[in-house]
Amino acid sequence: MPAGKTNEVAPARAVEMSPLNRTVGFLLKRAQIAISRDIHEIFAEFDVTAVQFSVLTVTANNPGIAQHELATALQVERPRMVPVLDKLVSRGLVVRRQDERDGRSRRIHLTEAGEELLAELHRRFALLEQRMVEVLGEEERDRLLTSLELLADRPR
Amino acid sequence: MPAGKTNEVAPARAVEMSPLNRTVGFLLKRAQIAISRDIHEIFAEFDVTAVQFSVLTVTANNPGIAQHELATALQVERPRMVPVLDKLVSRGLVVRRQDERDGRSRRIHLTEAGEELLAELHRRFALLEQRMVEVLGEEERDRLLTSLELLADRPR
DNA sequence: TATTGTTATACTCTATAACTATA
DNA sequence: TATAGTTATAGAGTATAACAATA
Repeated sequence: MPAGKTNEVAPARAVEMSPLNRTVGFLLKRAQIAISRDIHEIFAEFDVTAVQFSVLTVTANNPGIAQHELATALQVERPRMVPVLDKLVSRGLVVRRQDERDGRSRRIHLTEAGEELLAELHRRFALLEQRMVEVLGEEERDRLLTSLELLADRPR
Repeated sequence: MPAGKTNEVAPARAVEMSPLNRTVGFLLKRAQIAISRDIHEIFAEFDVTAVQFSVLTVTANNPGIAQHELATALQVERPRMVPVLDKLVSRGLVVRRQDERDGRSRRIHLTEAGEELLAELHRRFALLEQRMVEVLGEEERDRLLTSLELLADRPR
C-alpha cells in the first residue's frame, strides 16, 4: 500500500474519454464534485455542510421563514429539512418558533450565535468565490453564472 | 391534498435568495440537479443510470479496461464499481474477462447487446446535448464547457 | 509489500408514503 | 379536504477499512 490510505486512487492512465469529455452532463457533474469538495473543506472546521450553510443564509435573509419554504427554496424534500434543522437547533444556531396564527407552522430564526457563525462562514465562502474569479476571470465567471441559470431555470 | 402525490412541493413564494443566487457553488448545484433529472428521464425506459451509461461509453472506447481504471476515470470509488458492473453483467451488456498475465485483474468488454443498447443511448444523449445548445446557443455552450473544465481540472 | 477486486460498514442523500395536529 | 411538520422506509451514493488472491 502507498502512503496513507487504503483504497487510494491509482494515478490515471491514458483512458479515452472523448465521447463524454465535452458534454454538459459530464462536465457539470465533474465541476460540481470539485466545488463540493472545496465547500466541504472550507466549512469542515465549523462542522457545517453546504445545505446547513444555505439554510443559515436563507434564514438570515428571510427571518421567520417556514420549513417548507426553506425546503422549496433550497430544492430539498421537506422531510429532509427536519434532521438538518434539528442539528442546527441542537447547536443553538437557529430556533423554531410556533406561529401564533397557524398552529401547524413553525418559523425559523437565527440566534445570535447563528448570526456570528454565519458571518464567518460568509467570509470563507466569499474567498472561495474569489478563487473562482481568479480561475475564470471576472467576465467569464459572469457568463458561466448566466448559462447555469438558463440551464437550471429552463422550462421543463 | 392536490392532484397526485403526497408531499408535493408548494408553489414558491417570494424568498430572498440573493446572497446565494449568483454564486458558482449554488448555481452549479442547481444546474447539475436539473441535468441529472433530464438524464434520468431519457434513460429511464432502458433502466440505465448515468453512471452505467458512463461505464458503457468508456468501456466501448477502451475495450478491456480494468475496473480500477474505470473507477478512476469516472471518479467513483473502486468498491462502487462492483455492484454497478454486477448489474451490467447480469443484464448481459458487459463481460468480465480474467486477465491472462495478471490473475488479479479482470478486464471489461461490451457484449453485442451492450453495443446495441449503447448506440440507442447515445442517440438519446445527443438529443439532450442538442437541447442544451438550443437553450444556450452554440458559442455560449462552448464557453460553458471550457469554464467547467477549468473548474473541474484546476490544481487543488 | 503492494495491488485488484471484493466484502463490509456507516453515513448521507433522495424519494415516497403516511401519521398528527391543525386549518 | 388540505397543509405543516414529522416519522418511517427503501434505494442510491459516498467513504473507509479490510480481506483474499495475486504480484
